[in-house]
Amino acid sequence: MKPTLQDVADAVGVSRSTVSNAYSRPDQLSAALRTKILNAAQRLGYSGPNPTARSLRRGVVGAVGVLFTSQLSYAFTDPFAVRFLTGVSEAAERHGTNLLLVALPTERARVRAAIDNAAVDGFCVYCAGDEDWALAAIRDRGLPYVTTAPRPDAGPADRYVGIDERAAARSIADHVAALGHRRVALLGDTVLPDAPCGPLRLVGPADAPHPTTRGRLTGFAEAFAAVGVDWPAVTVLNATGNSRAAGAAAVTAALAGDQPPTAVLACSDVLALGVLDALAEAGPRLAHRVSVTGFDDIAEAASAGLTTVRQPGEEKGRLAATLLLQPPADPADGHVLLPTDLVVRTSTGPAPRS
Amino acid sequence: MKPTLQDVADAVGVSRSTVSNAYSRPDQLSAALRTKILNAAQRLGYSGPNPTARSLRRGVVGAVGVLFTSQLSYAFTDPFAVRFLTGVSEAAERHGTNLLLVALPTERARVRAAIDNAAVDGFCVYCAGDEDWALAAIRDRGLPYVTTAPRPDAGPADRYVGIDERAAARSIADHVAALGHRRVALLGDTVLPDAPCGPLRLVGPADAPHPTTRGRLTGFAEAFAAVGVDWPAVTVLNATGNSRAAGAAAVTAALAGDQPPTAVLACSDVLALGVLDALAEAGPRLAHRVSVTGFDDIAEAASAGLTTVRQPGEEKGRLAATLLLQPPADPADGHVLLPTDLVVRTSTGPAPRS
DNA sequence: TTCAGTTTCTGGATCGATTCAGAAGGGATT
DNA sequence: AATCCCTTCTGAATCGATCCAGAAACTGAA
Repeated sequence: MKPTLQDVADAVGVSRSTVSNAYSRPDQLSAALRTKILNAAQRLGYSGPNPTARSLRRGVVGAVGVLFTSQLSYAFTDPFAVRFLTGVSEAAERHGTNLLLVALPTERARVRAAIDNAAVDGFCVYCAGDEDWALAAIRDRGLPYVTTAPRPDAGPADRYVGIDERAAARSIADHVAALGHRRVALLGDTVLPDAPCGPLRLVGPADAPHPTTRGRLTGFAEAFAAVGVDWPAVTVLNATGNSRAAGAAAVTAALAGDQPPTAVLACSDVLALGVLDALAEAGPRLAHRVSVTGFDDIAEAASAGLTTVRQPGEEKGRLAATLLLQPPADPADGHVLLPTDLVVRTSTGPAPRS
Repeated sequence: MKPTLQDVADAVGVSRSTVSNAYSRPDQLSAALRTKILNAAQRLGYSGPNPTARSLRRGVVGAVGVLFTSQLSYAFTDPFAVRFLTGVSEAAERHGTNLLLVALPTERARVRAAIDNAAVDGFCVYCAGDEDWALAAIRDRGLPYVTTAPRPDAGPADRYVGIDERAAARSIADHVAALGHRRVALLGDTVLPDAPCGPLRLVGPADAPHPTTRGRLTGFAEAFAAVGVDWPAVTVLNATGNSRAAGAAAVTAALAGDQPPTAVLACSDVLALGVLDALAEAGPRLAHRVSVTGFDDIAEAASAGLTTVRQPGEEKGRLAATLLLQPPADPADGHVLLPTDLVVRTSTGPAPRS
């Protein structure tokens, strides 16, 4: 068996406490004894205090959980999620804290277990809309957490770092509207739960249960309403997943119709790239004639010439982790809305004259 | 304070053991008592056994560490690393195991501490060439580990899942050689430690300390030697980092010379994309006239038309985690070399007639 | 020399669970 | 009624450290 503190203590002929101090409080013993202990430890093959035992006794784990909804493997396919994670890891690194990746199980029953079994001091919750049960479990465990969006059920002590989804969406839709587009389609991932791929009837953008999607659709709607295009006149397209393929699939039928939209506004860059794929596929009749916008400004957006809204992904992660690891004195500072930028590229252009 | 097992036991009037069993061995008590206990727990706000205490007692943590060299934030910028991580997370998920991301500190002294403090049952080590100290620490801790490349100091019990770097590199270099290219440049990240950006003198490919780079350069060299282009005739370019920008920077001077290479073979797709950037920048004299190859086949490679060698990233991660979590009975099965494929796209073409 | 003040080290309590041998009670069997 | 076997529950030991009050030894000043 691996040696323990006690074994080292016995070998040197000192007490367990002293060996412990040799590792975690060098000022509590003489330098000579300390090196003697460290040498003995080396000789015995003792590799330092057991992290688990230390955590138990100290009451602190030294790790933060990053909670991603759905499969972890899925999270990594979303470039924006990766950027968020990058930021979190940077901040955690600075704090000497480890990162525990936690995937939110799809079955409700296992959510609580997943949260309860994670050995962490707190959670960064990457919001995707279906994290309510997880948040309840985190709260029940009494752990601190930070979300990536303000939440309706948030108390004043809840911390988050997000963006103004509505305003950001509105800014890009304003741009599209200013280009003269009036026959437009809005594309989102899982706009309604279990909805099929393709066109969808929504009474209003507020129908979308997912807060991020709702915020963005609302912003889009406002911009078009302002130029006289009311809600019933805009098409809502539902993608069954946040992927290029899903985006392409959702838009294909609409493009094939005899009254295709002149602009498609997607709720994410990945979906928008899918729209571009579908356009390329559809042939010269439409390619480069339908304006397309995304959201997030992921790396591929630039090379694809996609007009989009940039939100600072790494910064979001960095701030979330920092908010978690060193909570601001004033709770009001725990609510952060980051700025966004409209990035106009080549995927948007004037609406064709009808 | 949060209630403990004991508090719940006291509330119900049973022993601590019974409450413990209610959670982890339901068959050890009557269903009635169990629900009574669970109800009491709920009422008291007890959210299940403390994961740390459980780990300590059980001697098992329920998490695997994924060790990335350099900054974690850096790891995420490498699409291939992300794919590897995706695979690892898939396998871990299936095993109900958590993932602890560990960044290898740059200072040697802190490497051991980082390893020793990680509460994990084993490590997946994403090899980048500078992980020797970390591996030593892992071995000293007596933890199992899997690497992503065979290692020179490996014992028969060491597990790894890699590719035949040399053969894979040779396959793509053969392709370039067959196209008639004779004035070629090889581009790698940190070919020699602390080497400056740009051309480098190497006695031979074996001089590169980083095993992956060494393997690839060796394969490249073999292919060209086979067509009469011996080592001194090939240019080696050093990039100071595995990024597009570093790749572009490393190749720029060489392209500007009066005898630019007709083909550049990079050790990674990211570097190769940088070369394409540099070519685009260099103007029409060279663009589309210099052949470029990458390595890995990341997502961007396809859209950039980059000829490259595909290696199965997710599969690598999945296998690495599986090898760690359920070691094969026969140690020989712990050594896996995955197949690679030459993917020819538009970035390579016949050498211009001189 | 004595006493206060440091520095250095020790012992025991504790963190919150799991585990296992065994006690207690209830049936069924003979 | 005695025996044996289950099922259900308990108690004490244990995992491997940290922490704190206090003992022991040493230092310097009066």
